[in-house]
Amino acid sequence: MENVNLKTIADKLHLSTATVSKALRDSHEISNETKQRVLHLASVLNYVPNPYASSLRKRVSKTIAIVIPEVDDSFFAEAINGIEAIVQGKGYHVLIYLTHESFEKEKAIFMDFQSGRVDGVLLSVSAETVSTHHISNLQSHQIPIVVFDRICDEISTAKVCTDDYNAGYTATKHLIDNGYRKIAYLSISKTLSISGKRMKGYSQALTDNNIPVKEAYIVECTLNDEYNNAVIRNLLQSKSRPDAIIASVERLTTNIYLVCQHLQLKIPKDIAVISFSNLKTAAILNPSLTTITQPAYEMGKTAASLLFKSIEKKSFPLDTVVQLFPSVLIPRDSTIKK
Amino acid sequence: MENVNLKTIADKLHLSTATVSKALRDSHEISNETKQRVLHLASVLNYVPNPYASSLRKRVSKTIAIVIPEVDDSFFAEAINGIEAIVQGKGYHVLIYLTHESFEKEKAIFMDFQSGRVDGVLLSVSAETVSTHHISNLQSHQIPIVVFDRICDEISTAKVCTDDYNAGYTATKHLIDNGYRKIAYLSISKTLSISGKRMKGYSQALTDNNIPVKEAYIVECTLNDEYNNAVIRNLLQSKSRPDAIIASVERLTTNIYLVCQHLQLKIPKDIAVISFSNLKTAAILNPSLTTITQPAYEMGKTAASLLFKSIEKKSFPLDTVVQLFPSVLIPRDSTIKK
DNA sequence: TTTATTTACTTAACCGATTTCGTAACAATC
DNA sequence: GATTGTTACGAAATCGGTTAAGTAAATAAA
Repeated sequence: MENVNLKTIADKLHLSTATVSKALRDSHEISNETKQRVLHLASVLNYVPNPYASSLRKRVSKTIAIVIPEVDDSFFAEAINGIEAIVQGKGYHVLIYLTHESFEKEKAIFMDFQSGRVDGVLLSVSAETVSTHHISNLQSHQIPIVVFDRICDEISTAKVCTDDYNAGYTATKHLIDNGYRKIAYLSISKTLSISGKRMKGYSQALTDNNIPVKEAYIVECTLNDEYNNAVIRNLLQSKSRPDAIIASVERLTTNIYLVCQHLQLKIPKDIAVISFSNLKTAAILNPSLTTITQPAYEMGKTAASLLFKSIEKKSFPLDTVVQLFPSVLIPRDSTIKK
Repeated sequence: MENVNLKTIADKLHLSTATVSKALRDSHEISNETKQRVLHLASVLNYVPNPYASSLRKRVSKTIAIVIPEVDDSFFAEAINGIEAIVQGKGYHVLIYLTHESFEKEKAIFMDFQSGRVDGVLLSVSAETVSTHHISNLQSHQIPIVVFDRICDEISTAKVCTDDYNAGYTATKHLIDNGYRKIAYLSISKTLSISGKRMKGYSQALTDNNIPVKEAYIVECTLNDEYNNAVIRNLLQSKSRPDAIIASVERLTTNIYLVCQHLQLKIPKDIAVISFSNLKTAAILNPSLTTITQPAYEMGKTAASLLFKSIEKKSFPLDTVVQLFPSVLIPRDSTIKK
C-alpha cells in the first residue's frame, strides 16, 4: 500500500494541499461542502498525517519523554501508569529512556533533547547524578521539565515527591518504637538528595532518641546484585550486627530476605526489615514486609499534569511548584516482634 | 538560547548547508579541513540535528514502538530492559504504548503507526485482541512487526515466545505429581493464543492422568482487582473447592494469596499455587511461590534484534522466524506439601 | 595541448504539512 | 456605478535537514 498524504487527497479532489490541510483542521476559510468531501475521502483512504512533517513545521512534537533509572521497580512502573493516563488523554506520545543509574547516559539523553525531539521531560534522576547542568541547559532551550521522586534541589522547576525526610524519620521511629536500636540504613547514592533527606530523617530520629549514628550502619548499595548481596552479608555478619535494616529502595528487599534466610537470621526476631517499596507482594512476603509506600500512580499523574500545564501555557511558572505527597508507613510483620 | 541549526553553522563558516550536512556525515565529497572546521564549530555551538527534519527527508524515524498491555508486571519490565539494551546500541528511540488489555486502544495505536512515526513495532497483544487486521494492515505499509510473549498465530511475522503448551503441561504435571487432582486454571483471556495454548497443555496433562477437565475450574480473570478477588473467592468457597491453582499471569498471585489468607486456607496444604511469573520476590513469599518463569530479558533482546534485522535489511524474512524460549518451572513451597 | 577525471564545493529540489499572503468571484454598502 | 467586504480557495514560503545534479578549479591522462 502506497502512502497517502495531503497531496493524494488534494489531487483526487482537484484542490490544493493548502485547502485540504485547512479542511482537515476545520478552518473557517473552507466551505462546509469542501470540508465534507475532504473528510470523507480522508477516511476512505485511511489518511494519517505525517507527524514529522507537522512537527517540523509547527515546532511541536506532541511527544514527551520519561527519563528514569529503571523500569523493573513498582514505583516507576506505577508512576508510568499515572503518566500514561494523562498523556493518553492529551493525545501525546511517550518516549521512554532508562539511565540504569548512569549519569553519563542521563547527560547524553538530555543533550539529544536539545533537538526538539520532545515538548517536555519527566525526570527522575539517576543515583550517579552529581551536577544539574544538563538539566538547566535543556531548560534554556525552553523545554519544560518536571522532576519526580528522585529530585534535585538545585534545579529550579516543578518537583513532585514525597517528604523524604519525614519518611526516613518515620521509618526509623517505627523501628525504635518497636524495640530496635541498632538500625542500619541501605542507601543507593551518596549524592542523591532524596537519599540524603531520607538519611537525615534517619539520623535525626536516632539522635532524638539518644542513639548514636554509626558510620558502619550506613551502607551504600548499587545496581549490582552480587555486590549488594555481599555488602548485606558483611553487614549481617559483622561483630556488631544491626538488629534492623531500612532499605531505601525496593529492589534490595529480596536480597535482604535471602541473605537472612541464608544466615538463618529470623525476621523480625533477629533483624527487622523495612523498605521503601511499592511492591504488591509486600503483604504476602515471609514475613510480610513493613513498607514506606509512595502514591506512585498519583505522583505520575501529577507530574504529567504539571508538565502539560507548562506545555500548554508557556508562562505557567513551573519553578515555584513543589508537590509533596505523603508516603505512608504500612506496618507489617517484618518489624513487629510477636 | 536560540536554536542552532545547519544554517547557523553554514553562515558562520561561509559554506552552504549542503556542505555542512555532508561534512557532519563525513562525506567523501568534503575536504578534511572543512570537515574539521565544521565539526569543531558544531561542537562549540552544541549543535544537535533536528530529528524530525531528517526523519521527514529520509523517511526513517530511528524510533521503534513497544506496545504492551501493561508495564507493572515483571515479565514486561524485564523484557523492556532487554529491548532497551539492543535499541540503545543502535541509537534508536523507544516509544511506549500501554493498551491496558484494550483491543480498541491497540487498534488506534496501530492506525497511528501508518503515519511513519516508527520504523518498527514490538508487540505483545492485549487480552481482548480478537482480530489481526490492524496488524496486517500496518505490515502492508512496510513496517516490520515482531510479536513477543503474547503472540497471535494468524499474523505472519517473527514470533518470540515460550512453549506455552509445554509450560501449561509442565505446571499441571508438577501439581499432579505432587498429589493434587482438583486443579483450577486462572486465565486472562478466552481468545489469546498464549492463554489457549497454556490451557491446552493444562487439559492434556489432566487427560493424560485420567483427571476430567472441569469447566468450573477454568476461570477467566480481568484487569480489575475487585473482580478477580471475587472470582477467586467464589472459586475457593465453592462446594467442590480446587486443591490447586494455576495462575496464568503474575498479577493474580497476590490476589490468590490474600484470598487464601482471608479464607484461612493454608498453602500448600489446603491449596497449591503455581504462577506464570517473573517476580523477584517469588522466593521470599509466604510460602515461597512455585513459578513458571520466562527468560524475559533474553526474549526482549531477541525480539528487538529480530526487529532490527528487518529494519536494517528490508528483505530479511521475518515471517519464517519463530523463536521458542524454554520456560522453567522453579519448584518452591507453594506446591509441595511437607 | 587537449580532454578526461577528480576534488570540493553550491544550487535547488525534496520530504509533507502548515500558514501567510494574495486573489477571483460575488454580495453589500454608499 | 464605485467601493468595500466576504467567501473560498490557491500559490508559495516555511520548518531543517538530505541529496541529486551541476559547476568551477585543479590535476591527470591522452
